[in-house]
Amino acid sequence: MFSILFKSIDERVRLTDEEKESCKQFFIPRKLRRRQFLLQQGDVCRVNAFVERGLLRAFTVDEKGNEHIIQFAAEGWWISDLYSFLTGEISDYNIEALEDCELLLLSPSASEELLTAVPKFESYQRKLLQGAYIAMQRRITSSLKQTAEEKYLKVVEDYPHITQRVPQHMIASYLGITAETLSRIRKQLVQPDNPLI
Amino acid sequence: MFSILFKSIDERVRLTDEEKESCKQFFIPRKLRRRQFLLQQGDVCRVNAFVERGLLRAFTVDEKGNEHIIQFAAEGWWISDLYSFLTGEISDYNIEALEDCELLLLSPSASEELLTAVPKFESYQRKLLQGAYIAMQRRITSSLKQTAEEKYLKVVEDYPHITQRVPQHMIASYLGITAETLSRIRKQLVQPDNPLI
DNA sequence: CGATTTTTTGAATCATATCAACGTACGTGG
DNA sequence: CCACGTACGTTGATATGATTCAAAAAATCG
Repeated sequence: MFSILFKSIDERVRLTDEEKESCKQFFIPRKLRRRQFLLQQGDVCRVNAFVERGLLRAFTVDEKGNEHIIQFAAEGWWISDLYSFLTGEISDYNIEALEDCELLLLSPSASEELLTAVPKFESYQRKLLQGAYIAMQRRITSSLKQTAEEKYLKVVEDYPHITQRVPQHMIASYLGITAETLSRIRKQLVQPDNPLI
Repeated sequence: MFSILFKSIDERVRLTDEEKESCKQFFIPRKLRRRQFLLQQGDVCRVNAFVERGLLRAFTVDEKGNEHIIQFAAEGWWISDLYSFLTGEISDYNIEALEDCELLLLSPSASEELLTAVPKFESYQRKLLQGAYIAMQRRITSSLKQTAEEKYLKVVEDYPHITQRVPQHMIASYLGITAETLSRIRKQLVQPDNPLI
């Protein structure tokens, strides 16, 4: 159950076996079936989730009823609404399982206690956040300077393990374009003899 | 010279006066005149900069020669290309002073040594990154679900101290729209009797 | 297999970009 | 302190890329 988490940790900090053992008690294992929600818009986000198995999406619904996908999270990723999790304010986001999932959950209090019990976990978190921050910055850069077609090709190249597991209209939502537009972009790409897509 | 930095630290962690003193030696003070560059696209980002005074922008230039502003940084903010800073890869970003600046610079090695000398600095960094990550997430959400007009109103509301100090076309660039479009949006907003703008 | 979800296609519409011109403000050197 | 050059903002006309809405085709699920 903890194998992917320990792999994620090992890639960033050195924990002794005892430290790893004492980590375990702070996490609550949780299974989620496809289409179940971990968080609903309007609720407070009470968990920070690590994905051991499966795939989830975080999205928000605007006044017109359109969904906008903020993040996907597959094995080895964390997902939550960090703002709501840290402040206790209600969340604007939904988190839904796109596949059956096995998660490791951290409550706000467990999160704090874990940092006290295993100080090196702070370093792990800092490095995680650095990576996440860099990824976000790139996404913003991409949204500012790239065309829809370039953004699509980039996301397929950068996250093949996600794009292959997710319906096309969700990739469109992630890119900030409509499903119809993405369909037409792909048509263009396939026509000029492009077996890669 | 360190007053804004210590204020930033105090808001997030408790450092003793000795710890604060030992922090100082790792930073290199640096003044930058308006229009000077801290980083140029194609170079490696060798510093992480804290702004004691002044205002900077991070931007990237696309093939067509258009500038896209990724970030502004005023007093109390950090600015760098974290990816290039951490990996030593060349950067896609420029960092330019929009006003005369006083900065406190951290090199990659000083950054590591500081974490060893003052372990609580890791907690400060983690909390900084949490805040930055949340801000980025909101910007992405806003770019996905809001109209250009809504994005403009939000940035004016959220960052009045930035938007008041920066030419309008740079706000447009930050929002991912053209200067002409922003000009027309503002015209619309002012017409219907809106003294706020 | 039927039901549901997903993708594709077409036509009309809309928001924003582009290009070009002009007006304004700004600050810098003579 | 004025004049000039540069940067900034506005406006109009036109072009373009993406959206919307509707419907049909294709794929997937239970």
